[in-house]
Order: sequence, then structure tokens, then C-alpha cells
Amino acid sequence: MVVADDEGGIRYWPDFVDAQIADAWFAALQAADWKEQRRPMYDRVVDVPRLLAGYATGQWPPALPLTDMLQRVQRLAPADYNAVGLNLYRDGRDSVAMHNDKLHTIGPGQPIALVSLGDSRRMRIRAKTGPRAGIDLVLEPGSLLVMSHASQLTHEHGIPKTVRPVGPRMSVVFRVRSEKYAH
DNA sequence: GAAGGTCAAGCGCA
DNA sequence: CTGCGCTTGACCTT
Repeated sequence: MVVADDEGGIRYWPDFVDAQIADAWFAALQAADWKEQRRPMYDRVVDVPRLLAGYATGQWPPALPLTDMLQRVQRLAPADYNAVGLNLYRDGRDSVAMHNDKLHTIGPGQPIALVSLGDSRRMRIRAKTGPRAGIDLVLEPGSLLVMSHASQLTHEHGIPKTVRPVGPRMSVVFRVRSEKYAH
């Protein structure tokens, strides 16, 4: 347990699946419907530093291994997941700023399950109040990170950029979206 | 419909 | 090398 609270806190399983499965998933998910996004930044528009894809549960192309992934996630972190979000960090310049998942879009008490594939990347986790001691967690391929709803209130997380040469990493995030946000 | 939060890059400093 | 806090603004949410 990386962070403790009464909903399970933040839990990390480095060996969620073995390397062969992780590699196969990573390869198959290249075929997802990856989209670039852009955002305004001062007087210019910049690319969001990662590629994004997302599906409602069961609405993904059958060729994607998401059904298998979801079944395995269910064994360790059972919940009525109704959405998946995928992020592709192409190299060390790709990142996500520190943030927490929007509580209003997640069912109360429901976990968020994140599977990592491809190269390892370091995730920074930090308490939002009090002593702002940060925790670094290396998210390895084939690992599972489960974050409680409550932990989103107390902690924020992000994937910082790095100068170290790194290959692509993918995260596959299963969530229980509230009614009005679910498709 | 007003108001508040988000989150991109780059900078300076620790 | 890396972390952090600051900055603006279009868009989203309440």
C-alpha cells in the first residue's frame, strides 16, 4: 500500500501480468483510436504531450485486448467499470501534470485501476495538503495501480517529463464514471 | 449566465 | 538532473 485510507488507498501490484502478456497487450493496443489534442498556452496553441483514446466498457473494437484486461483487473479490484481511458507517452518529453481524477465524474467509493505497459515511467504522488512529502513510484510494464476514490481527494499524481532516454509507455485506466458522464 | 477550476511550456530558483 | 510554483486562457462544470 503506497498511500493508506479506509477505501484501500493507493495499491500497487508490480507483477499484475507477466512480461509476455504485457508485451502482447502493448502491441495490440497500438491499434486503438489514438487522438492528439491541443490546448492554448499563452499566445499559442500547443499539443497535449501524450496521445489519448477512450471507450465505454464493451464498446471497444474486438481486436483490442481490453476485455481480457478488464477481467484480470476485476479479480484484484472488483468494480462496475464502465469506461477505459488510454494514454500513450511516446518518449520522455510526454507527460501529465500533477492532477487528481475529477471526483464528480467517478462513482463515490469506486476505485480507479491503472495498467502500465511499454517502458517504465516514474509517477510522482503528493499529498495535496499538510506535509507535501512526495512519493515516487516506478510504474513497470505489466503492473497494476489501484487508487481509491478517497485518495483522489487527498493526493495528486502525475508523470513528469524526463531527459533520460525512454521508449513509449501506455497506461490503460479503468474507471466507474457517474451516470451522467458515462456514455 | 457568472464564476471557478483545469492544465498546457518555460522560467527561475532550490 | 529534477522538483516546484508561477504565469494565461479556452474550455468545461457547477
